[in-house]
Amino acid sequence: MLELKDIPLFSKLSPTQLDELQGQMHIHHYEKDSIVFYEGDESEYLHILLDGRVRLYKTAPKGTQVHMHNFAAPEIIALFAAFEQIPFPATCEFLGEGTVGLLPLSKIYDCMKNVDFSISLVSALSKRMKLLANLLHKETIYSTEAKIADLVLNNSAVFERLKNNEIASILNMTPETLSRILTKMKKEKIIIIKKHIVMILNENALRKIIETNCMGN
Amino acid sequence: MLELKDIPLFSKLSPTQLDELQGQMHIHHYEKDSIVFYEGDESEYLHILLDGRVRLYKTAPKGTQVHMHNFAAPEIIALFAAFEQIPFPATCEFLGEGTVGLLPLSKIYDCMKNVDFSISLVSALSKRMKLLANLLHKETIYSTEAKIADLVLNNSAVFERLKNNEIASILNMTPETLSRILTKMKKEKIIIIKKHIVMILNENALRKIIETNCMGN
DNA sequence: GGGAATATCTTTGAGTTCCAGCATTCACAT
DNA sequence: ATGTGAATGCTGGAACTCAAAGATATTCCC
Repeated sequence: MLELKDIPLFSKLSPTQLDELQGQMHIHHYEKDSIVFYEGDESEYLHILLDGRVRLYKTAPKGTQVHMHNFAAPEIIALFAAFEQIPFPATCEFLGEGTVGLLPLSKIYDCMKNVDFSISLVSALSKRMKLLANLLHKETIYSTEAKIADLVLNNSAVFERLKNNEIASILNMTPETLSRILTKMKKEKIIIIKKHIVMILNENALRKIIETNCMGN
Repeated sequence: MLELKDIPLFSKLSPTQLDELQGQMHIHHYEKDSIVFYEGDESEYLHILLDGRVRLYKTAPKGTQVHMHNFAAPEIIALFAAFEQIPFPATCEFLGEGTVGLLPLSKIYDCMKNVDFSISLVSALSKRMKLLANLLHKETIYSTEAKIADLVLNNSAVFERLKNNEIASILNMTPETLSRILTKMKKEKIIIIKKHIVMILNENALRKIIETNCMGN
């Protein structure tokens, strides 16, 4: 299993600081599908994903889930929520089994006296912000068609790994909508799907869909 | 007009560092409604709002604007976009007239060797992230009714300052929708509006709208 | 291992909902 | 008197829901 020194954020700390931190860290093991924290929970600890993969999502009033991110170890979870001392904006659920390390926030504040640590922190926060800004863009600007075009263009490999209904939930749409649009794209000869492998026939059409938010006609 | 030392992010720097930075800063004056940068632009400079108020918004393919934030001086604009060296995720437009200081990014990197500066930076980034997370929540989870309930509950004073169509654009909905929902709330005796002043008659109903995303019936 | 039985996905159709768009009328303030 | 903002009815589009059928996987049993 991973240790603190394997995590980029902490890699710049001295061995003594690392030992001290490692000693303060509580390790929790989680089974598949278990919840690390719920949206709205508060915590005095920084959650560090040491092993496994988690999914972060919001829950809408009617119970539908709005997918935000998947994270794989090693990763800091809910970084800014910890710093702002606000309730978690999303629920964190394990996809398989895995482990989380809990580090008291007060210890982190101590580390910030170390310049290199602070700089890593700035970089980590700013990366996370990029993720969030990206998500916001997709959810507020993109139509369902544009979301799918974007996925096909930038990450067509997921169609090999995941079932369509899993992809739909990551894109925050229903499997029906995904299916309808994929068949439409196939009909328009923009893509071909064979044995779960997506081949792009007309890349420009995909870019145009992203730009205009809709397909030709 | 404000100087660098008046800006929280820079307040911890030494007078000599401040002088050096101030010397490197280009000052730009902008008229009302002028654009500081467009969504998609790139820049080697950190934009610092020294005077006036700006509005940040995304533009959807059909030309509709998605309002993100209003900022008043002093404030750093597009903080994380600068750090991640990515195109601006939104357009920045002045609401009145004002001034912006441009600071070369390379100079900022130098400052990060100063621990106090780095810590301020972490705090600034994390605050901005909170704003963004909030916006994401409103845009992905809230219905139009919930957005309005939230505004009435947490910032009913805006109804005195702004016209309804301005409020609608901040909430990313049409004035018609805002009008319809406000009259519905008045009919249900949840609020009363007199002379642009909103009075809350039934706070619990508002909370329930936010929780359930819809009004009683 | 082959093939039936079963479960799980995917596709397709029809209907619904939410909210934007347009047009008109109404209200109010210059 | 005139222009701007607000209210309201109607229409339309995007994406969701529900339901049912079709296609794939998976399991089980001989």
